[in-house]
Amino acid sequence: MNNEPALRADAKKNRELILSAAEALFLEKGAKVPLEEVAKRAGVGIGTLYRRFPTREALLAATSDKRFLSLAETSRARDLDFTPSDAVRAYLEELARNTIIYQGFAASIGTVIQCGTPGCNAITAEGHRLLQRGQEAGTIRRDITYEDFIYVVTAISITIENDCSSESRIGHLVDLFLNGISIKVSD
Amino acid sequence: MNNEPALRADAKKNRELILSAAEALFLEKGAKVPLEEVAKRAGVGIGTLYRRFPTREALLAATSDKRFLSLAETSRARDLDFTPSDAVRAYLEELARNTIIYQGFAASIGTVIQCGTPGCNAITAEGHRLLQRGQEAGTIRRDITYEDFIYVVTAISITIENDCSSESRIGHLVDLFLNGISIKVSD
DNA sequence: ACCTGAACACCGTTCAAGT
DNA sequence: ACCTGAACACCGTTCAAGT
Repeated sequence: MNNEPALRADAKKNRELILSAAEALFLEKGAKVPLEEVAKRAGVGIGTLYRRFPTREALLAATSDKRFLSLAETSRARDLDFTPSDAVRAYLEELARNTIIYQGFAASIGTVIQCGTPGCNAITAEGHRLLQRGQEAGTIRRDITYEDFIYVVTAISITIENDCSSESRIGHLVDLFLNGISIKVSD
Repeated sequence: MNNEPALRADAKKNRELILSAAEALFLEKGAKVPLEEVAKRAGVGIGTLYRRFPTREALLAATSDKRFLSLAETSRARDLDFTPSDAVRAYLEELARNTIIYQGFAASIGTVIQCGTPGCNAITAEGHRLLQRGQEAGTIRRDITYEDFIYVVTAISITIENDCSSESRIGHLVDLFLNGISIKVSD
């Protein structure tokens, strides 16, 4: 699984410094904060940052990893008392909520989530699991894909960012995705 | 209505040159092409471009204006043989199709469409009209807003951009928005 | 193996000078 | 009134030199 050679002590420490600085600055100034500023706050050279995190997405994935892991775990635990549909609803809402914590994060959540970190993998696996569960239960259409989930989270998060509308709209937008805008007709 | 003083002849000509160059370059290289490159191809100074189009969005709105106008007109003409729902479907599909003509346009379509050009105004008015028509016909939920339309077009367009998936997915994604991912239950 | 930061590239935007 | 483009600001990314 983990076949990267262990980092040297100083490198490991620098990695942690970069992560703390990035997390703080993403929260303060959004996901597009200059990477130079991150390096400066971490007290390392910009080259060191690039060595550990070759892309901004990799850095975003790393600072989000714990949240993603816990989201996936929480979701798995919901099977007991949630219907498949409600579990999907909760998963989408929480993923959207996790996306809007950094201003400007929304546009790249789709890329970030494919970064291969433990948290990203866990979230992806959980999404596939929920989708399959819903389809087997007969409450989710067969032509829905996991990508549809991600697009919808992207759309919702971008919406909230642009509007500066409160988090309260998340529920409404997830509901749109689940139930559609049309009035249901019995047939 | 149009209370801007008429442009001097040379200014008017430069405006046209900038528009043609921008349109061509947006198509070739996407909506994020350097504005300096646009100015160069138009044969004007970069300052002239900024004087006419203070933001990239204003330039995008201007190059899209004719398309937006004709989209709004076509949509209005559909009332005769389309149900309110199908008219919304066609409107959303066409707006999405118009958005993906420039790579990287999707993220800003929401801003661009508020630019106040004739085409932008026409499209906005038409969207509101369709929404109201659908709600009065009882086939569109009352809690849907025009903003929901725009978000969905944004989401769909970003999806297509990221995937390089063919235009054929537009229909599927519009359908998701209209009907939701859930299997309908008669109640 | 790792770190540093100067150096380079690129783009956006303004504004003084000129017509 | 309008045009020009040099100048400035800002950021991303690389890589030679150093530990």
